Amino acid sequence: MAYVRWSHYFLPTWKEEPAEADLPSHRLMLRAGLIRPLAAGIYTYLPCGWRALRRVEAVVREEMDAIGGAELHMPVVHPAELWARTGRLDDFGPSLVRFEDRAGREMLLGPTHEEVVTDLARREIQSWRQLPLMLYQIQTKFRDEPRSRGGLIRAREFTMKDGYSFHEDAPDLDRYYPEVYRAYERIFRRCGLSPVPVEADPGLMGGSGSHEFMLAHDQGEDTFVRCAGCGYAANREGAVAVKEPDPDEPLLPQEEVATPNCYTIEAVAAFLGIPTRKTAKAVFYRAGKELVFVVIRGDLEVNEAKLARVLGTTELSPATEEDIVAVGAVPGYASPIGISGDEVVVVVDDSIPSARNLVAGANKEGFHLRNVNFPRDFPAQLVTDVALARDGDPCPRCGGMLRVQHGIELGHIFKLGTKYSQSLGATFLDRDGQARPLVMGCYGIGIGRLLAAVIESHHDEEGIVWPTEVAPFQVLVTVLNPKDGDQIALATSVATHLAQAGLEVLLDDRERSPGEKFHDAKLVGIPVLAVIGPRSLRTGEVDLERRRDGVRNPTPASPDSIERAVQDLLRTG
RNA sequence: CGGAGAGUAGCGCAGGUUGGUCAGCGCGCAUGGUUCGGGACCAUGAGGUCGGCGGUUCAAAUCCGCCCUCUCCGACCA
Repeated sequence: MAYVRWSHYFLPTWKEEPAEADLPSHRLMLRAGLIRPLAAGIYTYLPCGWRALRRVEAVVREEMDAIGGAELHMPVVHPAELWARTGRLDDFGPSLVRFEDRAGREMLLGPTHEEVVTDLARREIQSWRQLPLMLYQIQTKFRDEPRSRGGLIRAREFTMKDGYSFHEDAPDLDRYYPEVYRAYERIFRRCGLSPVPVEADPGLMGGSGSHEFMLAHDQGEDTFVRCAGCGYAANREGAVAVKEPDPDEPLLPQEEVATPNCYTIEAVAAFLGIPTRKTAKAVFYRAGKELVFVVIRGDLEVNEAKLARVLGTTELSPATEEDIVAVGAVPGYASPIGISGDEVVVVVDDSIPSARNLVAGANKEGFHLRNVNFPRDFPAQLVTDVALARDGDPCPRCGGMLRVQHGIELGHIFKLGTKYSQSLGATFLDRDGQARPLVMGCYGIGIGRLLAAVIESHHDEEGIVWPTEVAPFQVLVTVLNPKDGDQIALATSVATHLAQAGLEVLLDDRERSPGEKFHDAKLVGIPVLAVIGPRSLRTGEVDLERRRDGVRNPTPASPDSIERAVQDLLRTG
């Protein structure tokens, strides 16, 4: 293996901060010459960025192979008809890029590959003897996200490792799923990351069990809750929090009270001098044709994901004023008491039944009702938990305190069950000769996002600090004056020797001032820097510097001692 | 899709309100020279349809209209 000469490589660095980047990983990937934007959420990987990406891929491949995965490669372009059969053509909505081929066939750019892999399994898997099976790929996906941001953290075109396992029955999936879980933990640890595994909402993917691996990060695109006490962690969409009931008190008779200009819960509570949790808040949504009237304790917020799930819908949007008026409610003073219409569904959050003598709207401009109680005063079609867990709420497992955190979703694993195999007719014959649908799991990791997350977690003021395992090169050999024949001779012999020892070596032989080369070295973040300058020729020593902590060791300039010292630094750095 | 902001040389920006020596600055780039252990210096030089289209005007980077693109916040998101 040969070393790479920077003067003949393509590693363009930027001295100045790009104006258009906010996240450290995004800024550094641009500055350190790893990526360049082509359009919103669409990036070119430059050679050094591509090398780093391949290092991450190598880790993922090793761990996937270790749990019996077989790598394959599926198409980017899918026939829309296949997606129509699972119903996801509509479910995915506008983030699915669709087009017609020249024959007028509807096609799309694959945002994920459940349909394609299940179709493959349908054709090829006939017998229980072929199971279990784990197939995976590392491949480009495209999702026309309404909002791409943060560089590779949330791109529209992105590289993903997606794996799919096939099983005879649910118990076999249950047995295998933890193996994938542990493989994921190993992958992230090798990349220098410690994401929190959280219980997740399977969402559009369907299925019964699901975990997301969330890297805690203030600017993360996702939100989850975690209990410091017992380790309970869940995606915010699925998180459950304990709602402490009010002390029991006798139910008082309803009475009307004037509350002029009180259009919000806060205003009503302040006006009447009561805490917000002694009010009932009315929130309206439209779900297709139906109007949904949610009643929830005034201090809580509606969790729209939970609501959509209990309603069994994917189309949930806030209702308009006209919608609200149409069912006999008064915006700002809406009440569950006295509304009407066949197409209204009243959903009562489970915070309401245990609450006593609440203040609710009177469906009359300027008035509220005191002492409203459920179910005494109004009916509901559904009573269930639709509240958003809050920071500081009690943990459902141990009663400790939940913390809300932002995070970057690095991976997501699902027990899909038979959702896709059933809709696509992917069956096999079991030991008794019975046709049964394949039981599936699916497992994703955003590779580009993972790379960005590595940088997000491993950088300092001056640049990237690559963990050795995913560094694009392990050693940077910098020749301070490449025009000096003795320096370049020493440097090339060191670089050659290190490369022959199996290390990936970048030789900075550019004719630049030393300061500039040192700064670029920090920026690009290769774990070990070997400096060869006039001093080396004088003293017979090469300076080895570890990027992580700046520790410098003068090392005798013989190739063997340098290799030993470099290996030492890599092991500890 | 809603809110906010931005598009002037490869990058970072000034100029714009008051239309007219207004095509500018720093970095970078090219050439020559001096430097060479933590973003050196001198000299010379190249590089821009001022995002696009249309309008107002004797005259538009500057004023008006429409459109495009990008960024951030929100909605959304395997």
